[in-house]
Amino acid sequence: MPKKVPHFSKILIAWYLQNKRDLPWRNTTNPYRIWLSEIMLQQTRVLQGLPYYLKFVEAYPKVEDLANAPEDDVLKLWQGLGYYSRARNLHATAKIVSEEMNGTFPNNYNDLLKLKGVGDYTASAIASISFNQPEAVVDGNVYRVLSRYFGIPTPINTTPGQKEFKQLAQQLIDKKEPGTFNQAIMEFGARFCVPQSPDCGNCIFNDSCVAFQQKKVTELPVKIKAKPVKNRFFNYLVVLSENERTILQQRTGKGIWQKLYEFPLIETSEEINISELQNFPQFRTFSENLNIENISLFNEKPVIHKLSHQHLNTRFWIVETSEEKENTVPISEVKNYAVPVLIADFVSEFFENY
DNA sequence: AAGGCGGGGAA
DNA sequence: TTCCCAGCCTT
Repeated sequence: MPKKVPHFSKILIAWYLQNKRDLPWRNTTNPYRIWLSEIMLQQTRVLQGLPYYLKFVEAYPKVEDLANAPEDDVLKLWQGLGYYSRARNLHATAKIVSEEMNGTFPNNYNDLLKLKGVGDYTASAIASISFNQPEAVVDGNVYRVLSRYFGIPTPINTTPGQKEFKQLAQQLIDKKEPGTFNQAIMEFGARFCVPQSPDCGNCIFNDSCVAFQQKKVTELPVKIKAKPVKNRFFNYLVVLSENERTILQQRTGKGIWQKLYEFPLIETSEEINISELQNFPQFRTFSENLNIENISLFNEKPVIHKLSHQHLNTRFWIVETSEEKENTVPISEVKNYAVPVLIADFVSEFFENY
């Protein structure tokens, strides 16, 4: 512990009570709703997650409602929020809580941690906010606030860093109102001690903040740099049959977008032309029981869909067919499937008249 | 310990 | 462009 700061939590909470945003999950301690909000906000900004939270609470007011929903419905409602394993784990955990725990969430850190999709942060958040347990959360905001305030240069995305900051947060937490303390330090990081150009001149802590005193605010927190992103090349085969049907497939196995739907996909190592496309074994399989009348390229210039760890250089090939194949879906129903944003954007542009 | 996993907002 | 967001899981 770098220094004794007996008033840290008092000052922080006082700031929070004056400056906190009025968010729907702050008007409840219901563990189902707290859990739902915390899962949604993992690696996700409040303003991005908020509309999804409202949709989910309306569609599934109780954990039993979520548990009884088809997985496809849950994924469809989650569409656009990203990190879809969160939605799959959310649904699986709802079933466990509903069917094996009598609809009652665990009321302590250790048992919460056993739930799918619930890690150290989320278990601490639920334990403190719903059950008043003194469990400190450490999210991206907490790393930033503590590394600056105490001038700690330990890289935050390493095991020693995680341990050090967790221990420090645990020492600082207000044991009388742990939930309020946790939300206060996160809100302070999100709204005041921001990553770029924080307003240190007007900060409530600028007389004791080590980073400010030593002019190291821009250097903290320290984070090991991520590896460069990989380029991938996607060729989607958009079937357009005479009677306005197309083909959708569900993604299985590992990798991105598990259990979401997309058009038949041929991934290549580089950009290809139409004759190269037709020579791929996957294309031959695809076209076996299909009566293809014409193939055209929708976008000459690839759409570059950017994920945090890969760039998807994507071209859509329009495959007009005169016969109906099995496993086709009416184009008018495509909008009912959970699809990646990359597909949703294409669909809304190309199928807007269907 | 390292890598994979989305999408979007802000500077 | 780059950074990073109320992180977690698998290998």
